[in-house]
Amino acid sequence: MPRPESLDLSADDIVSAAVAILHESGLDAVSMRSVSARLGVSPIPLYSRIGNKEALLDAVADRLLAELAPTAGADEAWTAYALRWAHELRSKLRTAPSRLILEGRRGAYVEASRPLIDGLRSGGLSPDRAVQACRLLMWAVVGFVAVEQGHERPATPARAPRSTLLGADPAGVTQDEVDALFDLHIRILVDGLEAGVGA
Amino acid sequence: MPRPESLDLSADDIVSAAVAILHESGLDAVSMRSVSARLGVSPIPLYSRIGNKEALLDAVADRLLAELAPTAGADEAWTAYALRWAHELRSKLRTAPSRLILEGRRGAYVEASRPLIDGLRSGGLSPDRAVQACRLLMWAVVGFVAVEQGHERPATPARAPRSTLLGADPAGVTQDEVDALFDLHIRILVDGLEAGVGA
DNA sequence: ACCTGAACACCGTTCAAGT
DNA sequence: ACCTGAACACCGTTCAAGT
Repeated sequence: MPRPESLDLSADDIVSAAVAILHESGLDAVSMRSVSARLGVSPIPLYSRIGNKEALLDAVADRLLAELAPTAGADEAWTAYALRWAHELRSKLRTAPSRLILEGRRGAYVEASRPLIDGLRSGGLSPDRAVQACRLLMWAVVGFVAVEQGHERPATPARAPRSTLLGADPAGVTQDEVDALFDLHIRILVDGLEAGVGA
Repeated sequence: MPRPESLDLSADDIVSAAVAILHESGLDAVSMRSVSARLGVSPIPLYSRIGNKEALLDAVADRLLAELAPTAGADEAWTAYALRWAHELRSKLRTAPSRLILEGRRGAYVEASRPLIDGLRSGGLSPDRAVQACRLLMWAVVGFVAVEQGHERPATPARAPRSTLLGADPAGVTQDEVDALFDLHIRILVDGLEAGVGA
């Protein structure tokens, strides 16, 4: 039987294959060739359906960062909701490599901002103040996760001459300390916003 | 005349060539081949003197991130010094690409932490509290700069189907707003630390 | 011992050719 | 129209060969 005249291959299928390779072998293993090979086609269909590698990674990031943020409870104080929003956002972001969460993820972040801005306004903050508070928390969470993920890489294994800087850096930081640091960071920001700093 | 039996080429020369290419053409243009070509040698000497590409980028980052932080003035309040430390750290970090500031830069950051920890202890904070405050500020500044730099990339120029998410994301954020956001972020953190949140 | 040319196994991307 | 094989111009890394 002759094969169909056009491939039954959607952009979503391509993104799914890329995500599968990402989870199995890491971001460095995601290439136009590896994704097309997993789909059993040549690289050309990826270029016609997705564009190029940058667009593929954008689409992968959008997939991973869908439904980032929780919505506010009916009778939840805005401060409690802001804390919950930040912690949930962090745990979702941690599932994606830091290179994907940093570069041009505006669409996903605008979407994640909306429920927080709504919650802050319902809590009594002015529109301008709600946008300011949301930006502050968003940048804090995304930045924290980026540092946290860059931190996970152990010291260089190559035979480079590293300056050891005397007894400093005693094995870095434990996961518990990182969690406590995040909690403290967000709590100070929410407390400060509640106290009206910068208003 | 016969050429010398061994190249007069130090690891520092290699890092300098890589930094020059980085500044002229960006991080993507820094390759083992481009650096060796600029030096007029084959790639082999880079491997024998530096190790591999990861070690080269580590060395480039260490060069760019030297002397990150200012020291405290004699009669400077610890809160004023902390604000100054954060702003100066940010402006130094912004000279390096975000991929270089995030991955495994512990040596440079430990060094930048030392004057702040000293300043905080001189200001009356306990040793544990000074370390906690320093970590908090360091993670906040590095994370902020990472987000700030990822933010600079405009939307994907490829012909990908982007979901535009109705009127959201009105041209992003201006540089003045980013500067104000950083200042607010750090001020809230220092205020919170002064008030004893989490102590 | 330490270099170079050449090679290996990859990339992203595009072209001419097929159906 | 839309695919494939092959190619182009790159990578990081290593090998055999030269001096």
